[in-house]
Amino acid sequence: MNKTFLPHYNFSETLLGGQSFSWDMSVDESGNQQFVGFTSERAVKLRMSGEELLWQTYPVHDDWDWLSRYLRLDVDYNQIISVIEKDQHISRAIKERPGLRILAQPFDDALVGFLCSSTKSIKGIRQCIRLMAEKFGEVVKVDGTRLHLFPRVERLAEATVEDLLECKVGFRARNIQEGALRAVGGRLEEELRGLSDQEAIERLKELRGVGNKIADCIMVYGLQRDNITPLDVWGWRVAERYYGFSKSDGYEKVNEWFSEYFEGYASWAAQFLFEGIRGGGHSVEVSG
DNA sequence: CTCCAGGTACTAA
DNA sequence: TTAGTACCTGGA
Repeated sequence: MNKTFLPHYNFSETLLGGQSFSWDMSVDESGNQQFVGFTSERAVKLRMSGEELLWQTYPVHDDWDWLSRYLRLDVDYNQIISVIEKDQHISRAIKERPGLRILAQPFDDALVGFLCSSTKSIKGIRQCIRLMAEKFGEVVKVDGTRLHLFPRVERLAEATVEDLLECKVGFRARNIQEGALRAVGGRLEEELRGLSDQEAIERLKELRGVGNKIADCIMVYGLQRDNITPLDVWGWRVAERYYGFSKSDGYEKVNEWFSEYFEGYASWAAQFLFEGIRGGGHSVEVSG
C-alpha cells in the first residue's frame, strides 16, 4: 500500500453516504476502517493510519493521479466551506460531518448508478449494482482475491433486458440499457461537458428514466457541477424545515434558490445538509 | 400479507 | 400546470 499524508478526509461519510453505491467498509482488530470500492476504471483499497492514507489502485497500481481526482483533492476545501457556511443550519451540518466531500465519479458510473435509484432503497441500489458488476463488470485481482469492476456502458448497452432483469433492476432495465447506449464511447459525457448547467440538465432529462432528481445527481456526482441541488425526499425536508419552502414552490424554483444562496457551491452545501437530516449515525427522527 | 423505498412517465382534468 | 397512479421487486 502507498502512503500519503491526508488529514481531515471523512471517508466513511463520503464513501458510504449515498453518492456512490459501490464501496464497502470493514473494521480490523485494532478498530481501523478499511474501504474497498469499485468503479468502471479502477478498484481501490483505502485505510487510514493516523493522518496518513494507505491506498492502492487496481488493476493499474499506484495511480495517484486517478485517485486524487476521484477523491477531489484538487479543490480548496476550506474555501468551499467558508463560502457555504452562511447560517446556523449549514454550520451545524458541517460540524456534524467534518471532512465530508463530494466524489468525482466516472460519468458513466453516476449515470448507471442513479438510473438504478428510482424508488429503491440504498440497500436495494447497492444490491443491483453488485449484481450488475458480477454479471457485466471486468474482473480484476485485488491482492489475490477477485473483484468485479463497475460495468462499462459498452457492455451494458449490449445486454438484453432479460440479462438486466436478473440484476433485479425491474422496470429500470430498459432505462439502463438505453442510457448506456447513449453513453457509449463517451459521446454523451463529451456533449454535456460543453453545455451550461441548465442545458445539460435538459439534455439529460431527454433520457428515459431521468427526471429532475436523477439528472441533478448525475450533474453533481458524474460531471462535477458544484452548484446543483438534487432534491430527493431528504432535500425537500431540508428545504421545508430550514428554509421555509413547500413542495408547491416547485423543483426548479427551490433549486435556483439554493444555487444563488450558496454562491456556486450548492452541491456541497446540499451534501452536508441532506446527510445531516438523513441521520447516518446522528439519529434525526422523521415521522412519515 | 401489505406496504414502502433517495422517481419517473403517463393520463386526465 | 397540477394531481393521481402504475411501475419491478426485495425487505420490513
